[in-house]
Amino acid sequence: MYASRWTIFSEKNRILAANCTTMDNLIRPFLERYCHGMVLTTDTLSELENHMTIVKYAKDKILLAENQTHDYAYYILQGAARSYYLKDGIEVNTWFAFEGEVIGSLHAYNNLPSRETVELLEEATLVSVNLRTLKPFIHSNLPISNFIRAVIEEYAQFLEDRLFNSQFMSSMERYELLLKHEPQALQRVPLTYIASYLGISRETLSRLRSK
Amino acid sequence: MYASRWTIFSEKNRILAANCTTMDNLIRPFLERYCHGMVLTTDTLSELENHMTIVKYAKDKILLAENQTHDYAYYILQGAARSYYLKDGIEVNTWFAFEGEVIGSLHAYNNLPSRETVELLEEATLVSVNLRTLKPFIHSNLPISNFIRAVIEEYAQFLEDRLFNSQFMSSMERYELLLKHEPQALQRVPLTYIASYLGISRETLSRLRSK
DNA sequence: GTGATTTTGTGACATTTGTCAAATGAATGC
DNA sequence: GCATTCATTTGACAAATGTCACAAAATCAC
Repeated sequence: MYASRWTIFSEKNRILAANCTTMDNLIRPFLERYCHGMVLTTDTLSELENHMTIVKYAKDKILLAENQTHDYAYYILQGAARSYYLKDGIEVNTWFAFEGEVIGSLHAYNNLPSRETVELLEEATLVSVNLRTLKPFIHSNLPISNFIRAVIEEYAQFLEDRLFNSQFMSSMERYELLLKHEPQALQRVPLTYIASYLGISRETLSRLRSK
Repeated sequence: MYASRWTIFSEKNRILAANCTTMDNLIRPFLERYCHGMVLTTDTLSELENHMTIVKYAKDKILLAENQTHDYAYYILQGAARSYYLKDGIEVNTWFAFEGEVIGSLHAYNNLPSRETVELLEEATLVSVNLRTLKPFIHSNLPISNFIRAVIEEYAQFLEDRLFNSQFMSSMERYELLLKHEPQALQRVPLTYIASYLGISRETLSRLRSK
C-alpha cells in the first residue's frame, strides 16, 4: 500500500524486514492511536509518512542529549527508554517509556535545547518523526494539525496526571502506582533509577519495598 | 468593531463597561497572545468571539468544582485564583494564577469531571470560553485548530516546566522561584496556601523564610 | 476602637529520610 | 569456574521535616 515510502536506515534492520510483510504494519498503530475517529486520506497518510522512518538502535544509545536541539520525536515500537537530568552532577530520572509511547518534548518541538538526556535502556525499534520537515505542514493542513494536536493533547494529559501524582501522592503511593501502571518497569528498570524517579534514596526505596 | 458581539452577564459589570470603549480591547490581549504571527481573519475572530464572554465574579467564587464536569475555560483579565485538591480531607494547593493566565484543564476540555477545585482569591474579571460550543469548530477550521493548538502547546510547556521544577528543585529553591516569577503571589496568597503548594508544612516554610 | 478570628511565627519533641559504611546477592567477562 | 563488577539490602547515626502546643501579629466584624 504505502509501505514503499518507508526508508529504513538502521544497520540491523534485517530482523525487522523479515518479520513484517509491509512496513505500514509497524507505523499503523502509531497513526491510528491519534486519529480518534478522524479519517486520514491517503494523501494525508502519505504526507505524514514522508516525515517518518523506522530505526533500530542498540542499548545505551542517547536519543536526545542535554543542551542540544533535536529534529526528531520517536514512537516506541519495541524497547525501553529513560530520561534523566544532571543535578549537581547526579542523575535524576524523570520518566521511563515502553512500547506504544512517544518520546519527545515541547523543547525539541520548538527547536529549543533539551534540558534532559534520553537514553535507551534496551535495544529498541522506533518510529522516528522529523519535526523540522513536518512542522510547516501542521499550520497549513487541517488533518495534520488535528493529528498533531491529538498527540500534544495526550502529552499534556500525561503531564497533568504526572504533576497531579507528584503533588498528591507519597513516595510509597507513587511506587505502587508505578507497579500498577507499568509493572514491566520493575523488571526492566534498575531500582536505582526508580528511586531517583520517585525522589527518594535507593536505601529508602529498599526499605519501603521490604514491607 | 466586533464589540457588539460580546454579551455581558455579570451582575457587577458596570465598572467594566465604563472603563472600556469597546469590549474587544479586553479580549484582544488573549487572542493576540496565542496568534504567534498567524493572521486571524475577521470571520475567525467573529467565530471565536461567539464562544467567549466577559464575566466578573466575587472573591471565593468556585470556578471549577471537584468531581464535576465544566463547560468553560477562563482567561484572567484582573484578579487571582488558586486550585486545590482534597487529600484525606486536607486542601493541597496545586497552582495560583494571576492576570494574563489561562484557567482550564484537559479534563474540562475532554468533558471529564475535574479532580481539582478552582477558587477565586480576589474579585476577578475573566474571559469565559465555552468549550462545548467551540470544540466542534476546532476540528473543521484550520485557523481555530492552530489557535487552540497554540493554547494547548503553551499549557503543555507550562506543565513540563512545573514538573521539571517539582522534581529537580528543593522546597527552598522552589520558594525562591515563586518569589522571582510571581512576586505578587507573596502579597496576594496566604502563606498557608504557599506552603501547601510547595509540599511542606506551614512551620517549615516559616522557618525557611526567617533566613 | 475593641474583641474575635485568622494568619503567621517559635519551641520541644517524634518521625522520617538521607548519608555513610559494610554485607549480601546477582550479573558479567575471561 | 572464578574473579570482578554492579545492584540491592541492612545497620547506625545525623539532619531535616512534621506534629503539637502556644504566642504574637495581622485582619475582620461590629
